[in-house]
Amino acid sequence: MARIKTEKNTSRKDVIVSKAAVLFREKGFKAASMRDLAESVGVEAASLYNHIKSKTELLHELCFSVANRFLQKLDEIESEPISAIQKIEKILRFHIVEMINNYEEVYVSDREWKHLNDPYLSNFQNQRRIYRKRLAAIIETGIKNKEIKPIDAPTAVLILLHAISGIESWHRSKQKITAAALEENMVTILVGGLTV
Amino acid sequence: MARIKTEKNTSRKDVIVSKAAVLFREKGFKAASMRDLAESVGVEAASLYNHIKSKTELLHELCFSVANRFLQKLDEIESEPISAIQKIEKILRFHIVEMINNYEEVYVSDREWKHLNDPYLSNFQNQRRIYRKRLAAIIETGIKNKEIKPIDAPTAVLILLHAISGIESWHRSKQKITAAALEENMVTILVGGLTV
DNA sequence: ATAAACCACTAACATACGTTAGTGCAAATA
DNA sequence: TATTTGCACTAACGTATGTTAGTGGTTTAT
Repeated sequence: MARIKTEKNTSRKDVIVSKAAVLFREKGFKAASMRDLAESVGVEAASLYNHIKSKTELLHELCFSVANRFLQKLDEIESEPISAIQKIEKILRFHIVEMINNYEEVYVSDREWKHLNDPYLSNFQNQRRIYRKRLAAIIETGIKNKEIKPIDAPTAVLILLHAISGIESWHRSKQKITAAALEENMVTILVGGLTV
Repeated sequence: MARIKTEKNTSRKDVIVSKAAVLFREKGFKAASMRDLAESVGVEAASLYNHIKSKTELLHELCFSVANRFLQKLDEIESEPISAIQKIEKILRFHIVEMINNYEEVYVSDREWKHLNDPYLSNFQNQRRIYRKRLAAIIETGIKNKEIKPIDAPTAVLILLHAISGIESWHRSKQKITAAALEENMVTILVGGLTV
């Protein structure tokens, strides 16, 4: 009857959520079973329910913790006294670094949120829509100030955000360039593409 | 006992595959059930098996028809006597137009190929890897010829390809710009980001 | 040391799934 | 018209799924 091993300051639930992230990324939310998860945690499937309410709760946990991190950072950057293009670059770098360091969670939040249930689903979609509008607003400002090319701001936002999720391929790649080089390359191309 | 309605030059299997694309995009491959599909086709689940071998066959069909279209186009463009950056732009435009017009299939091929089974899975992954290498090679050429910024070519490729899949958001968007405008915006940003 | 809280276990449940077998009508072919 | 083929149906299968109930040991708090 071996217990789930925890490290300092992490609950058993945290361990489960974190293993779930790996599994959900590998197989997708629907294809990852609670028995898979149990095995990866080192416990019987039923035992998981001493720590969590349901499979979907794991998805909530992942999606919203990621979303909140991004929202918080956006709040912070929005209020800084720097140019629009600098704000975009900062946000971009934050996304890139998050995607590199917290790969599993960020990826799952990005690709598997469809399987949330209401009211979480609508909630998440709203947050997402608003987040993108705020990014678009920054770009609009940059366009007005002639820092950024006169492009369709929402389109620019979706290019930025989706380009970042390409880091997934980098993670899987055999011959990786360094994380730092990846970041610089992405910024070069994307900020370069926006700048006037 | 109403039969599946077909249009000219389309088999009943084609109808099923096409409805499957819609469903697989909406819910994901695993979450879309054969009973869902049957309902959307207007028939009982078991009846589908008069036309197809298995659920995964539907995924093969979708993934490889899309992959083959892209491969064929790449063959064509590679052998044209134009500059590297022009080749990249042509390929980019082809991807964008495909994503706009054949949304369901292209999206499914892009996001759900994980659920293929071997040998199809390895096959698909190989094709994909090779395709990306060929794109990277074009970019390398462009860098040598000083048409393209000195960036990491594989990184550029993943940005391009993933940015395109952002068109998904455009499809769902309420207030869409036109398809043509979308294409121009994307080309402006992405080709602009690469060009020296 | 004793009580309380924690937690992993076994067993089982209801449901949903992909798929097969077998039947009979309707359409295509001769 | 007669015959073959195509195709949708009902019924059912085995399996995998998320989850609950109930038990008993182990750790934690008093």
